[in-house]
Amino acid sequence: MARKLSNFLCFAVYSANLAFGRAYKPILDKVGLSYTQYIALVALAEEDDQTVGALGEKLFLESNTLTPLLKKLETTGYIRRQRDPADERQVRISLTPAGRRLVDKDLGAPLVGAIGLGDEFPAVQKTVTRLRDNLLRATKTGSEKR
Amino acid sequence: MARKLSNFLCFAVYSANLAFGRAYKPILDKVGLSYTQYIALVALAEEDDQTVGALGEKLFLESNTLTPLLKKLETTGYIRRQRDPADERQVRISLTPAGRRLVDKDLGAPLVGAIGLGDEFPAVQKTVTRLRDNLLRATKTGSEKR
DNA sequence: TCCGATTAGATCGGATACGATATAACTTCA
DNA sequence: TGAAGTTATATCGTATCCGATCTAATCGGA
Repeated sequence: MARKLSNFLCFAVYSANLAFGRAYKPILDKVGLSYTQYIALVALAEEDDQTVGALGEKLFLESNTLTPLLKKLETTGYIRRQRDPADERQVRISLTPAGRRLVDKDLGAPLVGAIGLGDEFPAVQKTVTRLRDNLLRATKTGSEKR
Repeated sequence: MARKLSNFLCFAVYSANLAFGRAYKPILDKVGLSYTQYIALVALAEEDDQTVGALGEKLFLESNTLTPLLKKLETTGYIRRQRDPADERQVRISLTPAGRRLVDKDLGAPLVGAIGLGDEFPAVQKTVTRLRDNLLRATKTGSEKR
């Protein structure tokens, strides 16, 4: 007999991610953002004027995902994209005042209660992060380019 | 100053989900499956001959996502889709012998070590599941149809 | 200095997610 | 029984992800 789906940690994480997206959706719809776009804004608020590559390292994404997403954020008016004059290959991303204001609103705050973890919250956050880093490290080794 | 990205539980879950997908990718590429397709197969192995709707409840997905995915799994030869004669609206999904064999291989087993949680594994799995259920419940109330 | 190698983004095609809507099959009840 | 309502699945458009590839800019060494 095969293992049960409910015993798969990967499924727990997969479905929890779906759940987060759905919980954020009604909040983000009001400001015209998708879930991923919001996460990118938070990363930009933490450090402004980043290159696409640096932002991608923080988000674990690459230009194939980020470029279209950032273009939409630029159209929406939350960020600016400009080529770095010192190295024209790079594109630097900065928050507009509107983008900064939006992140400062801390739109996710109302969800903390819904998550319902209480004191465990920081511990869970740390553990899931550790799990992610372990997985990424294990995936990376064995497929190195350099 | 805005909160740091690293303190967002939603980002931990989001990026851990990406990490799982990448860790599974080299394994699943060998058998011609995507990550989501594999998860669907595991759900089917747990209970065969389910309707699309029942499978969707387990996976927290609906027909708009499942129908195309299941059609691909059928083409690949891991499942069969057939209208229920008793109620032609329903489509019942069953594993083919090849699909059953594939799930029985427990392809995710080699990753348990890479996850690196040791004894914590079951506790983390439970906590993330609880967090998901809390979020879904909170999202659902306030947008009920009936 | 100049040409090959490297680097940063961008583009493209395939596979999810998801809201909105369509369609066909069942149910209900006047 | 037959029209209205409901249900199960399918289709469509938009937004991620990701591998593969392209292009333009920079770097490095003979």
